[in-house]
Amino acid sequence: MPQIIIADDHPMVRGALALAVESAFDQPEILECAHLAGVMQLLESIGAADLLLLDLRMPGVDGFEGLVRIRSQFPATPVVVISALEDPRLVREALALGAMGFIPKSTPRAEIVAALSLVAAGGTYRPDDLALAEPAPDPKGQAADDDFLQRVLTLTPQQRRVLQLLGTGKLNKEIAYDLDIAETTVKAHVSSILHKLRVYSRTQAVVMAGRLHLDSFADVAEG
Amino acid sequence: MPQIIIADDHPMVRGALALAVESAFDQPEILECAHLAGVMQLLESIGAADLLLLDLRMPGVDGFEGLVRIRSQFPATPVVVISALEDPRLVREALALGAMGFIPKSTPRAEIVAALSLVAAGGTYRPDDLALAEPAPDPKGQAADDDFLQRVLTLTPQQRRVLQLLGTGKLNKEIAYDLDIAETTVKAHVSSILHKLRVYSRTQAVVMAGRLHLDSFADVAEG
DNA sequence: ATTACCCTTGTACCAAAGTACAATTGGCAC
DNA sequence: GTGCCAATTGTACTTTGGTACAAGGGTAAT
Repeated sequence: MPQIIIADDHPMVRGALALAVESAFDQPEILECAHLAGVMQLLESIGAADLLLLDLRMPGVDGFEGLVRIRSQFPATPVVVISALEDPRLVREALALGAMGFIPKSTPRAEIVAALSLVAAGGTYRPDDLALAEPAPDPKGQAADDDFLQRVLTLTPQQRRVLQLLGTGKLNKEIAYDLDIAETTVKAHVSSILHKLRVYSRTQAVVMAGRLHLDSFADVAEG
Repeated sequence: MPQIIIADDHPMVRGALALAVESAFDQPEILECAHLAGVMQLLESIGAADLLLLDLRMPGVDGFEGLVRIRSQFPATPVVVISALEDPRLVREALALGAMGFIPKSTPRAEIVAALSLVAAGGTYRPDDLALAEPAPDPKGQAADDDFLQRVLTLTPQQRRVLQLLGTGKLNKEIAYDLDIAETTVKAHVSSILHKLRVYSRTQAVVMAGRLHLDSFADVAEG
């Protein structure tokens, strides 16, 4: 009996996802959470779930921090990110951070079911139209950013988690605590990250990386 | 005789707004601008206006940069943002950045008049349907942004320049060279900045400031 | 002229960041 | 198996970053 965790602060969304889960799995045990703390608690008690549907925006979490922490502490649990947004950069970012799938809330239920089955089978899912539309867009001054993105993609998963936490302004000591590793190790990762990204300080790394997914909080296009 | 500035690059919009202003105020002196530079010039010459209606999109400004610059240099002038869009996130962002109101261009004239009166009386206006939907999504994240902006506004001109360079990831040594001051002085400024912004590392300052989209607001200071 | 604030700089000290080198573990592939 | 690589940790070191304290010069307002 597969254990599936649905984490979203909106009850209606949880209900919709629960329906999809019941269609995709055979007699699933569905556990619901409205906030990150509950998810962590659940995972600690049951060790690992067979699937976790995680909303990006929840009380206590803004953005990818929750994903990073869960992937760090419970790497055995596959995570599918649920989000109201579907910016291609968000999708890439989520998958780069270890998510096994990215499902926009606007996705038709049938496709959600298919996506969950795919992930349960070990695959990774992303919206169809984004898979192809990915290399196309971005007209002008994105060349430098593109290079930078290529470098970010050379980072190992753990290094990406460290970079993510760097992006919140945390000290090495805090990162070590969050990822449950020694500060020495964090330093080793940071050093490696700086080399790979070709910058010479954590602040520069944060600035550069920030430009890549700046729009995750507010798309401020034309007014 | 209240001085009201209407800043919008579209003459027709300025005309419509002018009508609303004349209904909302008693014998207003209406000053019109089509671009940000004109607004800054006007404000410098008259010190502070009684109200500024500011379009988000104007020549030389894309997004909130104009709002931030004006709020930074002329905090005494209440600003109401005019926009063709009415994305709730845009509204929250604008108010978080110190706008006293947000009026979509689709708003009926009668309501525009009421909104302007409300702001003139010291209130803040936002579209009705958003007023109720607002407390739900991000109650504390926005408050934090608002507080942070207030703190940024307490920085001295030179400190803002330093913060600006911090935001590019430069070392103290590089900032010192750019501003032609001693590295010691840069350290003093950074220390003061960190205290005023209530963060404990340059990286955190950069992250926080970056969230406000304040990428360049220091270059006009002391102009 | 006294106050207040900004900008500047110095010294000294402590904490954090980053580098270099070496070593161990575990997984995965050939 | 052997080899490669991610991840971990340690020691030791240098460089930045940041604080605390003190102080001189400039400007503007009271």
